[in-house]
This record gives sequence, structure tokens and C-alpha cells, in this order.
Amino acid sequence: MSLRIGDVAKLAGTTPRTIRYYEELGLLPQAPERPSGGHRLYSEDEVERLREVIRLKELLGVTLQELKALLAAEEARAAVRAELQREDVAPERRRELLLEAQGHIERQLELVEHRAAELAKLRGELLSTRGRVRERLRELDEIPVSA
Amino acid sequence: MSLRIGDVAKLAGTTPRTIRYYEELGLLPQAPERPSGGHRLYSEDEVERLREVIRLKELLGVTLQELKALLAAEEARAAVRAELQREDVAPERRRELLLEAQGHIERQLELVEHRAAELAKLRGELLSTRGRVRERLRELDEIPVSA
DNA sequence: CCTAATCCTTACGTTCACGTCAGATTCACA
DNA sequence: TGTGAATCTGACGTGAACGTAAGGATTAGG
Repeated sequence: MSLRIGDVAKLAGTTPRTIRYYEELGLLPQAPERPSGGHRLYSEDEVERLREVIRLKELLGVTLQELKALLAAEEARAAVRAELQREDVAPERRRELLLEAQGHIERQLELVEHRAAELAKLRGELLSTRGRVRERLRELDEIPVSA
Repeated sequence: MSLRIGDVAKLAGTTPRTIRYYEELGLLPQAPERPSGGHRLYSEDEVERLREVIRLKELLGVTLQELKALLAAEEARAAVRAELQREDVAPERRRELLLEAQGHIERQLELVEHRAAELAKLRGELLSTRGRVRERLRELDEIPVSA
């Protein structure tokens, strides 16, 4: 049910130190739960969140500070989810939250699509180069046959 | 015709220090040309090469050491191009060079395609999340109309 | 040919993203 | 209830990827 920092680290493929560091930077909520002992306790959701942070970091190649800015999105969405759970939210407020979340998603999408496009371009170049190399190899193979 | 290190840096959007650093690591040929003065002189080709290094670094998110290994590909291809220019290369040697180049390209492709796939996945997730948010916004818009 | 701009090497400094160690505290469990 | 394992908070260490400063040589332009 509740995981300790070491468990979370293993589940997410990282280390306790990294988790504390991310918390210190504000990439993770400042202290999910701290029973009287002072030890951090996490839920499965926190593991997911951490996995997502790591994934974004690797895929987008941004600094942790930039990532923190981007992750305002996640927090906003978490807030939205939490607030939207209750049915008694004023439609106006609902709209506000959703629009904010949408903006953040849009920013992430732009970043992702930009990188995806660059990668696709690179991939295309590599493919055509490989094609040329293959052709030359075929040419080499044909000569001895015709000779 | 021949560019100095500062020109190359500007053209490639980096600094002289970085160029020297890359040369030191072996990412760039150890010293394109050094007339009696000792100053480095580059050609347009070197600028392209440097741009490519920077591009790969950013897109693949690898360390400079890993990148150096990957760039053995470029050097092999450069060698191939140089050697294939001359028509008097033994077909056997030709084949050898081409196969080597092919192997390097294959490695780059694997890396690129892996990252591209991950990015595509992330993009898909973001798109579907955006879709859901949009839907909820539409729902919000409809209620006042029916009321 | 003279001078400001650029370049050289060497070497120390810096930022990021953690690793690692110390000393004390807390937790799991036999 | 004791005890070994895990966690806590500092604090210092580290590797990667450069930045920056010093002191001297070189080059470009008027």
C-alpha cells in the first residue's frame, strides 16, 4: 500500500538520492506523506509520476529546471482531476482549470512534435544514405556475374 | 575559403572553446590544417561536420564519448568517399569499406528509430489527453445552451 | 609596419545531476 | 525488545561539458 523511498527508487529504476533531489528541486511534491517518523511514504501514483518525470527528461533532453516548468502541466492536471472529482465545482472554475491544463499540454506537444520532426528528418537522411550504400553493394555484386 | 575557429564557431552556433574541446575528445579531426602560425584553419566541410555533431548530440541525448563511438561511422564514410573517388580500388576493398559504413549507419538508425518510437508514443499520449480535455470543454459549453 | 583583434596553450572555475559518506534516527521483525 | 536494515539530514565529492582568465604569439587591416 505505502512504499518507502527505496522501494519507489527500485520500481522507477533510480535511486533514493535522485528522488530526494527531485523533491528538493520541486519536481516532485515536497513530501507526499511524513508520518511521525519523518520517513517519506509514497503511493503507486507517486511511482508513476516519477517514471513520467524520468521519461520526459530522457526524451526531451531538457534541464531539470525546464522540466519543472513543463511539469506545472502535470500539477495543474492533477489539481484538475482532484477538483473535478467533486461535482460541486462551479462551471466557470471548471473551465478555467481545463483551459489551463490545455495550455500546458499544448506546450508539451509543441516540444515533443518539434523533436519528433527533427528525429524524423534525421531518420530519413540515414535511410537514404543506407539506400545508396546498399545500391553500391549491389553494383559490386553484379559485376563479377557479368564478367 | 578558409575559416578561422571564431568564424566556424559562429557559423555553427557555438564557441571556439567547444570546438577545441571536441577536437581534444576526438570528435573532430585533430587539426584540420595548421599553417606555420599554429592557428586552426577550417573549410566549409568542417562547419557541416560540426553542425552534424551538435545536431546528433542534441537529438540523441548521448554523451560525447558515446557520440564519438557513433561518429566512427562518419569517419568511415568519409574514408569510403575519399577512397571510392579513385577508380582504382580493388572491388574487395570497396566491398569491405561499404559493409563497414553500412554497419555504422545501421547502428545510428537503431538509436534514432528507438528514440523516434518513444517520442511518437509520448506524442500519442499527449494527443489523446488533449482530446479528452477538449471534450470536457465542449461538454461545459453545451450545458448553458440546454439550460 | 603597427596595432587591435583573434588565436594559441595551460589551467583553474562552474553548473548540472547526481554519488557518497557520516552520524543520528527510525523501521521491520524474529 | 533488541538488532540489522533502511532512512534522515547535511555536506562534501565527482564526471561531463564546457566557461573564463592569464600570458604570449599571430594575423588582418589601415
